[in-house]
Amino acid sequence: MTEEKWLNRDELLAWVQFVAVLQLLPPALDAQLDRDADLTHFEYFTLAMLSEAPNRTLRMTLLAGQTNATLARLSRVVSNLESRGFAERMACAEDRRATNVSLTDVGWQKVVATAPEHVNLVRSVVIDALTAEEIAQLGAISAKLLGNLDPEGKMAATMLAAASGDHAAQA
Amino acid sequence: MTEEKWLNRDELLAWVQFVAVLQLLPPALDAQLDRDADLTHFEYFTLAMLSEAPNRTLRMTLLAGQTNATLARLSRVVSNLESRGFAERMACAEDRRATNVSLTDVGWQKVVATAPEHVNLVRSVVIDALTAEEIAQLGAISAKLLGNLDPEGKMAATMLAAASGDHAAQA
DNA sequence: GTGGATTACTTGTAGCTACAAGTAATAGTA
DNA sequence: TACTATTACTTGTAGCTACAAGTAATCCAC
Repeated sequence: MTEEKWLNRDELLAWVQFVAVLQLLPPALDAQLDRDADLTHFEYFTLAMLSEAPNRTLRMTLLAGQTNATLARLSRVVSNLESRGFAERMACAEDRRATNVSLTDVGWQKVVATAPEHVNLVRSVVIDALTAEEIAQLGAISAKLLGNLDPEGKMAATMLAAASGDHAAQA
Repeated sequence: MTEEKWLNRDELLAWVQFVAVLQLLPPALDAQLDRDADLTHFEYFTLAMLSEAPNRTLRMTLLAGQTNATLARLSRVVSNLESRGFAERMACAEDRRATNVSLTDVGWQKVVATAPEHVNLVRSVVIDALTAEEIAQLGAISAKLLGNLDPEGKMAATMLAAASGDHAAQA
């Protein structure tokens, strides 16, 4: 039943350190964005995904995949973004069950205004702390983990394709 | 002001994939523990840290450091654990401002009962998905990031020292 | 040894997330 | 063409976290 296969010393050390990163990094991202732009990281990421989408518009379900969120979570966040004028919902012509979300001009400006500072943080905390080789390793490791975390590849696949997007959607 | 230094293609790709892991892995840990043991990952980790401490007891501030939490957060979580009989607060003799938390016998049993399944999950999602080399890389990268996220080393230092602890505290 | 910082927590309040249940539209089947 | 199942969201409710403010004890100067 419970296979008694513990972690060895190296595995445990790596895991504990990784867990610390999992606990500390997201709050660090949230803190910077909240302070500088009154956005959570999830909100920022959502806006960024929209900014890259064709016509700056996506169906809720697709956007949920790209942001790794449940539809329930995304629904509330979009309502919030809508109330602040950054996004708007529109009925979907092809499928009347679906709703499209698009970035407003104000939302676009918000992303453009917010991205540089955020990229600076990502650089200073993550990218510039690592060598090019380590960045490649981190990407490869993350991709492997995503294989287990997101078996259907809802997120990974889309992102890999979109990785050559424009500047405003960076980070 | 805002140095316009964007992420290049490789950096962006690695970052986006890493962000996906940051978003998906913690919920996966929480889901398993909630299902199998009615614990959040943070609660489990807290109990595990206590189980390793000398005398299974720690001061709140120290425990907060080891779990990467604010005192405010830890305080509520400990209250919860206390109400479920897993931990108990005790006045600190040396410093009457401080409070010690210790694991009860029930709490110890809980950790012992919960650890195997949890380790299995960590193995199946993370450890077994990577080569030994990649695990070492992940540890090294995490350590570097922690240098920026936790400059005082409140967590990292303690953990490195404790990495040779006993089984029940694994993962 | 008195007064002002600092430390060690605790708690009020607001906001976010998760789970579960609910609604509406479409697809599939007989 | 009905009937069921599935898909695409939305929303009620509970619980967790963060920020800020509050309390109590200790430290540090003078």
